Amino acid sequence: MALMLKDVYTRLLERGHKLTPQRWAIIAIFLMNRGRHLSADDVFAMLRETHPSNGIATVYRTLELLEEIEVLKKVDFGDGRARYEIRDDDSPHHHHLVCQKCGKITEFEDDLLIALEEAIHRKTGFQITEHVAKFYGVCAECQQAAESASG
Amino acid sequence: MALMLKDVYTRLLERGHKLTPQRWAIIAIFLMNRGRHLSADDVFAMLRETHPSNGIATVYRTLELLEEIEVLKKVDFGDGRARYEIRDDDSPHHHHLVCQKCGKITEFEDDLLIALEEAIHRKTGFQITEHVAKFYGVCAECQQAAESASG
DNA sequence: ATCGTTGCAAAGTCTTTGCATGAAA
DNA sequence: TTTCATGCAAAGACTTTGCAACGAT
Repeated sequence: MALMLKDVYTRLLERGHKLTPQRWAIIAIFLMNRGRHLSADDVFAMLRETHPSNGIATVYRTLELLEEIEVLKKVDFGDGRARYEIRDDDSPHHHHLVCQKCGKITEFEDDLLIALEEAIHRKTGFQITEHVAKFYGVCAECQQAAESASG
Repeated sequence: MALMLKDVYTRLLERGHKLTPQRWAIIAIFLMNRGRHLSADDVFAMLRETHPSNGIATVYRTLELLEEIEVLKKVDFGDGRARYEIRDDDSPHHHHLVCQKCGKITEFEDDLLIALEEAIHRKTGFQITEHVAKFYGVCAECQQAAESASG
């Protein structure tokens, strides 16, 4: 099931947190931007459009909270800032394809790494909790753009 | 072939760089710590033992330079600081296993991700240049320590 | 003698924190 | 009314940069 506002509300209350307008707004931003990977500053900029008085500290604190209650997942694409995506049961296992030309991030579903996890555990005894796989390169659109530009 | 001081020296001169004592010392630190993943601060601390007057800025600049000439590879384990490892032809393709208890980083050689790269390219058209895979969990030693501690 | 390199300190970026005010429950 | 959340500004962590002095070639 896709994550909805009601679910987030429930999780907040369960753990004794309050649903403030600021949190409401930040959650809404993520729900309206499914599939995107927003940095604190992205969220802050979007938030400012409707809540101009909101501070960046609240954004950071809210992102941390939403990660804690497993609404968001923190991802790191090595660009020096943390990004967040919705933790949605609909797309449980995916890797990220990062286009080095346009910066677009695509998701790719696959379970091949589970086999790899098993191999690692068998060979090394390492007990894996989580894995992260990222692929860097050029997306199909940017390749086409480059081709038509060069002739 | 394992990377040696001579190779680094050659690459430096080829591109018009100088081999200063500071650079020499930093390269030596990496050559003497093959398999480790050192942060700028790690290097700085080790460097201070022999070169107390050396500044951290030089460390950062040298790491950047060594990455440029493909002697080092920058890796990011999500702990808020960049780490560097030797780019050695001897262990070309490996993933990192990060122990969440003791912080130890182990390398694991495997080519399974190349198959995955091909699948991604076939399905999405994405042209992959590089991939990064990291596995987080608990290493065998920490598991044993936990077992013997609890009973 | 040149021209790249160093060390220092200042600045930059992202993120966290202290504290008094404010507001959800 | 209680308790948690907010906004602001200051501080923190890591990294980069400007600049004058320095040193490898």
